[in-house]
Amino acid sequence: MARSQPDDPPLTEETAREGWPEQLAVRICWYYYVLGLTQQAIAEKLQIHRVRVNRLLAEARRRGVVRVTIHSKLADNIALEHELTERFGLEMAEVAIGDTGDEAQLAEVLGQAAAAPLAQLYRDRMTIGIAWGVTLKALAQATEEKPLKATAVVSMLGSLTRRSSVDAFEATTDLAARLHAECYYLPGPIVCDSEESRDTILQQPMMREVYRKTQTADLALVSVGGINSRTIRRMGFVTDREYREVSRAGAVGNFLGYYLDAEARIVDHPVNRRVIGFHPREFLKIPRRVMVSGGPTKVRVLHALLARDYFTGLVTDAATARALLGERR
Amino acid sequence: MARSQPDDPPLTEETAREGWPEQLAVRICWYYYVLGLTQQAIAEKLQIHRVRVNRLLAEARRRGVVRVTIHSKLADNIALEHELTERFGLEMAEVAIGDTGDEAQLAEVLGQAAAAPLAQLYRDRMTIGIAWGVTLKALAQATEEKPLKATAVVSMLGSLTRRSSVDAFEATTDLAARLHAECYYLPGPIVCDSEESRDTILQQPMMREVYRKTQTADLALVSVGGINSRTIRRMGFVTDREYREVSRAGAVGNFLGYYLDAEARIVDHPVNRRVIGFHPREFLKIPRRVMVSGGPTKVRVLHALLARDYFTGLVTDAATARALLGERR
DNA sequence: AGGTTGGCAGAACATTTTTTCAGTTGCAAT
DNA sequence: ATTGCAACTGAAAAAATGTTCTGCCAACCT
Repeated sequence: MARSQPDDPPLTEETAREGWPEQLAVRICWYYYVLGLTQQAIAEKLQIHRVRVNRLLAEARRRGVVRVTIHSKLADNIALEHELTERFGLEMAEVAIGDTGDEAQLAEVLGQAAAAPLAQLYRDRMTIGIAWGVTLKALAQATEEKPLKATAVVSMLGSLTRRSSVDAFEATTDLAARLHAECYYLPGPIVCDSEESRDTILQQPMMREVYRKTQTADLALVSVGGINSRTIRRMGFVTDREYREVSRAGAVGNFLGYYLDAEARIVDHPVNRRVIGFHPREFLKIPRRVMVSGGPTKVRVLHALLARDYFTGLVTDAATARALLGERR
Repeated sequence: MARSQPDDPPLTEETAREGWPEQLAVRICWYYYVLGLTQQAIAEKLQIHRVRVNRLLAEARRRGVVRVTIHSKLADNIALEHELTERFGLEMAEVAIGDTGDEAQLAEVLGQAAAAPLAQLYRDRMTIGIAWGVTLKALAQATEEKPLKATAVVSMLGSLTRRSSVDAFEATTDLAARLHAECYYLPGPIVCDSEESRDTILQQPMMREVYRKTQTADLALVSVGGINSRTIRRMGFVTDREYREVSRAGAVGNFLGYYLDAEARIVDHPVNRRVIGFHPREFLKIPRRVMVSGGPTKVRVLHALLARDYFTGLVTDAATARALLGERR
């Protein structure tokens, strides 16, 4: 609820150290913060120089005699954001509010939360790579219309469904529409039936073109699947047996179609050689990479990826943020 | 220990009221107070106008989202001073630190505490009326040398001892010396043996001269005796019987030699007609009147006098201040 | 529909705060 | 006693903050 500044000095009675006119300083602080007098007025009242008032105020703050607390449940989130950016070297972190604890709603909440800060990153002549998933779909739908020039939105993964590519690329299509951008898809399944067909498909000129386009992306918007996430399995791309095997091999989640272990390595399993998706190695070359994801099942894989600087931005919920930071609760 | 601002708004979830971008405001507060960014920098980061940042900060403070606390035992004293000035319409109040609870030391502590702030009031060509007592003696001794021109220090009471006037006027003499001022005494006992001799003594030309001088005082420094204070009784001016009588008549303390009741009226008793001292009525004509006193026995009479605007300044200890303000502890 | 009102955004201005810098003073070691 | 160091002071400049005023927009009323 209340959050005090993290850089609280070690006030181990440093406050009581000699040689500092605490009496005077406290009086000044009182007049300044409680009564709201100006430093000028205080200086006159106390018959001292204005600058001295200023310096004693600064010193009082430094020593923690004066403390500012922010009284709002929202303050914790901002604190978490700050810790995330520091800890994982991010440019930007957003901890969504309205985290109901209901994982079904989480994707919606995160998408909404991500929309506004991301909108600031969209620019003319930009290529935006995007993955799919309910979270990114929500993100696209929550994005305000922002007409851009010569901008492209490119899907970084193959299609999810067998039937049609419409649903699967919804996020791509939707975002492209809102940014008045060109839209490109990877016209194949996310996971093929065999390594050979994957290679064949990747050889297609159209495929290569889109893939190349993706490599020049300026911004990537991605999400991640927890190991238990059945989104891919449900679609029948991966059998239960394969799933069990890959789990046993140490997989903790799925990123861009690939099953990764706790060190963010691609698990050595045939299923990972049938993926049509942007390779994580390539992904790292994109200058801005924003992950939008949250929930208990995603924590391990998210942590693995974050620890290896996979992202420059993160949008998540408070519980996940705390888990990522290794906090208790 | 910690003191928060008194004008805390009633934050009965006013904070959660609609139509106010709390999310944004809290974020701004965080950046401003915790990270220490400037309003300008925050505005740029958040892509909003600088003025808006400023206004949201102000609003956050107003609503109590942001609170400032002063973390020091000294802060309470400053708070008490402020309440005293407000409650009793004082120009100045000083609550001394170092209140050990030992009443013997209290006079010393108060005298020391009073010295510095009072020193600011001393001016050239000033006439300073002063009473006596251990407190004012301590005050005089704690006063730094400050050479003034054409200044007079005048005793407002008769002498305390029978033997010599040296001790009794110590405060007067001492203060005069430190201010390089002329020194005047009321050359008679504080309480005479009879009403007639009081009148006789007051008729003395020397007496009248000093008394007149006192009437033109610009500043008066006084103390007060609690009803139990035996300073006067010990000296034998007032008999135990008289003391009991005057107590029964409602006296709660002694001010300028006179026994006063809880309404600050001079108790109707012969002993009060034998006093050689400045009359309270005259006293009120002095523009600046500072009371230096404290201790449980003084509270009632102090309160009576303060309630009738007898003083423009007060120096006391924290316990007495709280008692005067009607606080519990 | 047209006016009215209230609230908010932003520009310009005023004030306050902070920093910088140069000089001073007190203190300690020589 | 002298010299060097360090901390402190206040003046001035620079930066930041706070305020006022104007105009816009939207909601509301007639």
